[in-house]
Amino acid sequence: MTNSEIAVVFEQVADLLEFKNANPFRIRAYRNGARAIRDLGEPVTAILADDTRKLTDIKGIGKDLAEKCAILVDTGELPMLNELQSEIPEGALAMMRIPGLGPKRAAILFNELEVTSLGELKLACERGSIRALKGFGEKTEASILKGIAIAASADKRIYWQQADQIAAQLLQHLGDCPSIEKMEMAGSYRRRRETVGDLDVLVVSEDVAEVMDRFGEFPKLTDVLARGDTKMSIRLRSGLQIDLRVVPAKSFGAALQYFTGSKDHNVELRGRAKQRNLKINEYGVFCINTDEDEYIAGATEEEVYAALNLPVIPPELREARQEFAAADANDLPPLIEMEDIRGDLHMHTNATDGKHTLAEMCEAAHARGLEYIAITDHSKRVTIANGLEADRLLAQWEELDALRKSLPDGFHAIKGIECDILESGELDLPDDVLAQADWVIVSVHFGQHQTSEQITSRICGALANPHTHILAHPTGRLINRRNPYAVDMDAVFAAAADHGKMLELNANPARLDLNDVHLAAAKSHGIPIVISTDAHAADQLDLMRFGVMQARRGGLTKADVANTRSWDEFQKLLQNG
DNA sequence: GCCGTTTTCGGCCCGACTGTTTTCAGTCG
Repeated sequence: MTNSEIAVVFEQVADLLEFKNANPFRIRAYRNGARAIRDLGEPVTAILADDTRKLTDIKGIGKDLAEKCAILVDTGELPMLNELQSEIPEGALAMMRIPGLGPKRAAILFNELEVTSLGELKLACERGSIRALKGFGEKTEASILKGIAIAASADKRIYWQQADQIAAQLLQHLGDCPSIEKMEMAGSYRRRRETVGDLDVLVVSEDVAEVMDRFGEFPKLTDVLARGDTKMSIRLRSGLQIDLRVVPAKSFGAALQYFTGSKDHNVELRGRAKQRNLKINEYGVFCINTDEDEYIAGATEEEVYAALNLPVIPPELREARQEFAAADANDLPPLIEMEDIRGDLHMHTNATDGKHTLAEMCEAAHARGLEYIAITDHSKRVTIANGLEADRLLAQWEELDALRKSLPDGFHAIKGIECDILESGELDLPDDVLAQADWVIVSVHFGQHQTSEQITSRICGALANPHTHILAHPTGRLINRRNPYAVDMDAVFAAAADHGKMLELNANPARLDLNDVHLAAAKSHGIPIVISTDAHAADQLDLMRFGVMQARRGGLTKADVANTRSWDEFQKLLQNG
């Protein structure tokens, strides 16, 4: 059983306990446990197999959750979860995904009206039987009816890239308000999470009404969900919710910190404040006095963190993982920046499924300030992309040799290939051909549904090939569309480290493969990461920034990423590999 | 259910908004 499978079980337990109105801190303990396991960076099974180590050494895992991990690993299931699931039908849980319906009122609907699915709930609303319940009314009934459609399509988090486009439009729209002194996006968008569930925008203005009126005129809006003195929420036609907060200037940093989250990061931060007899809220940091709390910081995030003797923790790291320990040890990583990138080592041309020619890709890369690129078209197995046979590949390299003479000084294009790892585990091109390449990417496109054993041994075998430099899109996942292969990533990290191979961080916003947790794990193994666009057209070379953001979330520095090297250093890296 | 530089028991972040109430519970982030 993998870490993420264990984490899912703990999340399910938490959801069900929440529905049962259990002790909220017990529920939180399960959620924290799930997060701790998911973010662990090494398999729970490995710790269990090692007599010298204990699961209870993991923060958030106590005696009970450690036992439950062991049961899950041994038997593949958890009796406690089975029991809870027999009490509470899946459809009842679905009610909690309706905005405005939490565990308390969902339980009332389940117990009083015996509603066990969203369909039955819809009927109950239409019959008007909800409004008769104590604590419910006509408005609640109407809002539930409206929310059922939202719940049915819940969990639709959008790509960061899509959120970025909406954020830009929103900032421009609000920018017309003369009273706005400061404005910034917060939330998971600011933390650069790979997907975003909603947007948060923070504003300093003396004229709250003006800002809220303008916010209510956002062209994509369909509903105003709430409007108070400082907070307003809207929903867009796409279903995306946007929250606006208007705060005084002296609270801007505190509010920015607060609304950037993550929630778990803030819980940790507030706990620390409490130990110092301080209190943090979105208005500032306060010293708790008997008569009146005294404001001591809040205009900037620097002030807020400094009040707790902490440096500003980059938003990308605010996930309650290692960032506080690193900050305490004065060891926060200097995260990689877009300006650090010097090369792009995965791209396609019109020889296979790319749009542009070799020359056009070189020109576009040079225009973007890159110093070196690798041309890496598909190998023959990818017939749908017109993958290259050995002779066509050799011909492409000849063409590249000729083109090199006309390339600008200081710009280098190397001979690469994205060679398929066949279902059998063989590579798609013979070793004598791969031996002539400057840069060999291996990757999986077929047989993605093989068993964990099959696909893991297949990928690790490809990493063992002496001609291989790097594994591309290592898990194969497409965000919101396709699950990762059943590959055992811990085995992949071990193989890459053993054979001195690199791993790709594919920068495509739909892939972002490796994810942040995998990147941190790869870093801990000392495996060089290469951030690549996998561009299939010249303008897709611009996707690099999404990969850099993901790398930052993984805690990577310039030194952890191979394509930040100068051309000379990169060549040395290749020779040593 | 977890955790420990006041603690092995008694805490566990904190405030805004809505709807249904007549002073507050539930939900959300």
